[in-house]
Amino acid sequence: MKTGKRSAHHNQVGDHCSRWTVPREEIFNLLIQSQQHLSAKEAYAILNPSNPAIGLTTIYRTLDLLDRAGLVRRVNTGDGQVRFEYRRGHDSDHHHHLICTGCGKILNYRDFEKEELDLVRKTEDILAKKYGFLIREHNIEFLGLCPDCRPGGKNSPLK
Amino acid sequence: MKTGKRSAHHNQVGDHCSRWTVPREEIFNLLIQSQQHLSAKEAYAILNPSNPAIGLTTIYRTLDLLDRAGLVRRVNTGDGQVRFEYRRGHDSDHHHHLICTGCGKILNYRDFEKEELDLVRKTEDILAKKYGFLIREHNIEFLGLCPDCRPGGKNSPLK
DNA sequence: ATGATAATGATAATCATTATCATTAATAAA
DNA sequence: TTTATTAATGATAATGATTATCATTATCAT
Repeated sequence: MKTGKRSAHHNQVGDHCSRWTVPREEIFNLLIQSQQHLSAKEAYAILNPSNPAIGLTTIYRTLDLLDRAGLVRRVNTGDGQVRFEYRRGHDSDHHHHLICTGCGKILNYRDFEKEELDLVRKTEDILAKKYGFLIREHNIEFLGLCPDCRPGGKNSPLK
Repeated sequence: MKTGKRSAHHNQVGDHCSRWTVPREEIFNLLIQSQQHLSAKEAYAILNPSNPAIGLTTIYRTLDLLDRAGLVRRVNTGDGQVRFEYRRGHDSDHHHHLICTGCGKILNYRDFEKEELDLVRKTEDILAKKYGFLIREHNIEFLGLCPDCRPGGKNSPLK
């Protein structure tokens, strides 16, 4: 069986584990390729047909590993499952979420106004000074109804 | 046993239930008084000594009821328990969270700059137009290390 | 008071996530 | 390359939070 060592990533993950294995490679690749936020169960369902040897437990463990290594971001959608998304690490990948409370759909958006970025930075500064917090990250999410679920939409009870 | 009817709230909750009961009153009061974000378990632990007749199930149900009625806000701290906080409904109560990834402490902050409020509104507008979303709410959270957990702090491994 | 029914609480059931542990695979040493 | 060491895996059981069930109790309109 091929080793699948990936030195570029091995360096980043090195502090948290010592062996970059085939299951880890597969799981990580899936996250990189996926356009959606995947839960452990979902990742399992996708991988299982092609990689029936990879167990659900390993997926949980690997997602946690990747999160600790900072390669993946944990997203809390509030529906009882934790989801993960690949974190590209470039600012260009930074985005916020638009969550439909009707159907649970999640949209990423990254069309920030320049002011939005300034504001976040400024707010972080203020909070750091006022509360002594060392701010590492922020999440902004807007909740509402998507076109299908809003009144008049095809999923809406109010047509 | 006293009924504990509370007409002011009854009106708000009326769409979601028909009887304002003693357990609901107690649970709601606890949320109003508490300065912290409470999980069902925590609420149970606090209420139990004085109200041993109130079961955990009822607490789950009531918190959900209050949430659906908009009287309480669900907060996802990502530690596996859903927490709730009383939602005062005035704009003055609107706040964001400052979460310490070291010890899990949550700080509310509401010292917004006026620009921050303007910007959020503007962003909502833009997103509504661009994606057809009807935006009802937003959550902004900053994650980082509190004074105790940051390097040099008394909880930090780096002293 | 009484009848209709919503709310309750004890219990069991779910569902996501974690711990355990014997087995397997990956790396280092010979 | 074989082998020894040990990290990683996967099946399974365990946990912990939340939800469903259902017989009993409390509430409200009459």
